[in-house]
Amino acid sequence: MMATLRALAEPSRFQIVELLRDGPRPVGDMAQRLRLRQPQVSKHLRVLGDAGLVEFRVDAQRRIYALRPAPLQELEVWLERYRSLWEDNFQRLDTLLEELKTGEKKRRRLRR
Amino acid sequence: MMATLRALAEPSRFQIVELLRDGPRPVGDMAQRLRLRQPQVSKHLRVLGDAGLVEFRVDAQRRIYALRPAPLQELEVWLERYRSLWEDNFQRLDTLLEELKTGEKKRRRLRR
DNA sequence: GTTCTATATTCCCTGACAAGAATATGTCTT
DNA sequence: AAGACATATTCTTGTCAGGGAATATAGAAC
Repeated sequence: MMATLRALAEPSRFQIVELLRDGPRPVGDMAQRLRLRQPQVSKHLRVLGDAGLVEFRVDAQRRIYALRPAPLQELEVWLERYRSLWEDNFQRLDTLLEELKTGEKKRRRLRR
Repeated sequence: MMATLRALAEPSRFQIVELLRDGPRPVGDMAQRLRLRQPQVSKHLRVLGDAGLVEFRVDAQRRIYALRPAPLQELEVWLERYRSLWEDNFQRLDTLLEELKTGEKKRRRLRR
């Protein structure tokens, strides 16, 4: 989780991840698209790999990198624990508006 | 988004955010719980504030910090664009298992 | 007023990290 | 075999961020 955040919190690596969202790519392709030098891309991919965010398959002298969903999934799970921070409020607001419209005053059950 | 990630990608700040998930707290309380020195906590709160992740209200000489949901919400929105990476796969896996079980071989439409 | 409490800010120092350049590794083509 | 191509690694350098200690600010209590 920490490794995931640290890896994503760097602009170039973030861009790489965004690129790979559309599908696997070889290193050179990414370097060209992102206007980065090949060694830097390789180094960033190393970090992303250590964080489990990417994996690659070998194709001759090329390495085709692809996104690994697991860490992003973990991130989402973590975020879900915060969801109530806004979702509950929206729900209460919805409820309130509903009550104002229909004029009903009956008791509501609160979640959690 | 970038600011959010950078802010969260630091262990102490991450811990502060986790603490604030349970509700607003003054600075000293956090410092004590996290075994950090007060100045460092203040500095981290500064960064978190700049990223929009926290806000505070003044209570006498204390400042009560609270989490601001907006940036986390944005993070979730960003993550949703990646959801298909695993959700589709699960769906395909489900489909595959279903086919194996029932022995059906009919054609399936592929998403995207 | 002075003192105590709570928090923020400044300064200095060190460690980490990212870019650049050069080089190494490995595979394909001929 | 040699050379071309794709990628990784090493080394160096400069920058920046975080910790520590001291100090500043501001309000409360006396």
